[in-house]
Amino acid sequence: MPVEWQPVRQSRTHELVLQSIEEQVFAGKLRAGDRLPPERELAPVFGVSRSALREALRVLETIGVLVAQPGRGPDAGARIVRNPDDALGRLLRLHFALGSYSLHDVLEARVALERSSFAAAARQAAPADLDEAAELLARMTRPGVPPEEFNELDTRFHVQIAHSSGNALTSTLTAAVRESVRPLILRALEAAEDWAATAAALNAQHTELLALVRAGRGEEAADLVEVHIRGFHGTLIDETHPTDTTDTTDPADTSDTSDTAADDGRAGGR
Amino acid sequence: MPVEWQPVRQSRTHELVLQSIEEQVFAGKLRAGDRLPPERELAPVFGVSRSALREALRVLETIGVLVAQPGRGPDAGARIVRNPDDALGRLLRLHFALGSYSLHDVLEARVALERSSFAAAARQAAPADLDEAAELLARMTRPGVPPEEFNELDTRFHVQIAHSSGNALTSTLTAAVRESVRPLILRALEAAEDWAATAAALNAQHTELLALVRAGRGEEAADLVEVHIRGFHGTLIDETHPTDTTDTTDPADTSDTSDTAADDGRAGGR
DNA sequence: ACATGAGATGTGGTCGGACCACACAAGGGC
DNA sequence: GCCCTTGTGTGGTCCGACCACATCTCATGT
Repeated sequence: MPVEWQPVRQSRTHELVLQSIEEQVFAGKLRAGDRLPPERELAPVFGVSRSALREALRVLETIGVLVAQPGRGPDAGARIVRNPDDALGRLLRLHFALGSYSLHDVLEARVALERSSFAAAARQAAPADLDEAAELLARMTRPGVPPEEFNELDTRFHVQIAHSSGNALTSTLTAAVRESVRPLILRALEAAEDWAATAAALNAQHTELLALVRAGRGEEAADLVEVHIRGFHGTLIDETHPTDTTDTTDPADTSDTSDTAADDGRAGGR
Repeated sequence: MPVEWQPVRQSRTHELVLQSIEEQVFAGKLRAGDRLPPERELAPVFGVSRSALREALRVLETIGVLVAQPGRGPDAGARIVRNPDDALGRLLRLHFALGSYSLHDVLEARVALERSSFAAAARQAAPADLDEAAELLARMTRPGVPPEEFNELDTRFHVQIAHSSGNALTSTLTAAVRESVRPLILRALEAAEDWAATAAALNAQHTELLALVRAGRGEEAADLVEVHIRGFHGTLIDETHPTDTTDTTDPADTSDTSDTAADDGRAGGR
């Protein structure tokens, strides 16, 4: 097998700036809460124009490690933050819409993540966090809840359990993965033949899930949440846009993890 | 409890442009492989300056749904692609460095994802994919492999199994999560007392894992990979930078999933 | 002394225009 | 027909200016 060199594609000053800032983060010299110098000062430090610097900052903002506020005062300027949720959500949402993942992929990922979340929650969740989940469940159980609100509360319930497990990463991943199929789920809820019965059935499982978690019966909770997720996803129709066979992963782009994003096996709907 | 309104912070024309493009994606009007008009044409279409448009495009590029190439010809210009791996990897890497997640969080997430991957791979992996994993394993088993190369091959082995399971999402997540702790793992490998013995022990598990997958014994493979991961992570020292207690999640930022990114429970090492 | 308000200041956000490097396309010279 | 030069279009960069907004400063009035 030949070596297959990849074009390196350097240049792009804003990437160099980005790399430089990232190194500061990895080295621990830039930490959450720190403020960056004003753009007009920072640009000449890097020896680049303000535009190039701004594009680097925009990337960091997209990743959720930076926020910027105009104006004056202690809250103004660019600050390092830790807000991965929105970034991750947007990323998965867009890629799901583009057909990078099939609905089946999402189902399996949800099962894996939430099994872990519920088991961990049963082990070590703080009662206060579970109370919050209970309140979401209560609001979800009210008669006449419209699908849209139910969907919102349902999402928050699952994420809340993940959050209560104390694991910020699975919590974030759960939220993002769930978010990426939110429109599909909403449409499925709205299309339910007997909406009240559907909601009641789902809430019965929710109630039992919460009870199992509270009782510390993690294995049973994990099993039930798997049933819960699989049962519901089964009612969804995979409307993933069928992938064209053209290779959309750009060989000229940096793909250091080699070709893990191949396009086989997911010849979606139709 | 008061309602606690969040500042909406609209404006920012490049976000409006971004939103507009995203809608095209969600509506299926922009698909992988499509080319965008040149920046100089597109900017006036949106009624914004080229800089603002470019910042929107930069965001899309960060997410891995767009690549741009200068020059002229059929490959030039901005194209919609599906390349989530790099984006996800960078995101988790940076956030791990910032302490958004603890090492324990990563451990649990890896266990959850890889249990699922190995079980699914045992169920339905294509032999060719497993052959590739076997080749990685062979290269990993060679005597005298330096830690750095071992780390690289180890990562690719795990990701390859995830890939062979046919699930693009868990594969991507596995790669990204693994990537975020790569430096830590590398340092742990280099610090091993008896490097040859360590490598041999890990490879013994790798070999058995692959055998179990090939034999279709998914449950056993899942159990073993959990042991494998937990055993190795146990040797790592969590050097996550201790989180300062200041609230780094910006309340002025869009956080539609409410407060799932709170900062409790992960007062990291030391 | 204190409150108040108008102006100064500094921040990110935007804009328009210009130029650069590069890769291909087109056409002329051999 | 082939090769080389020139033209053209792309993203990438730079510069300078202005805008909106929040704060700070400080003179003014009570």
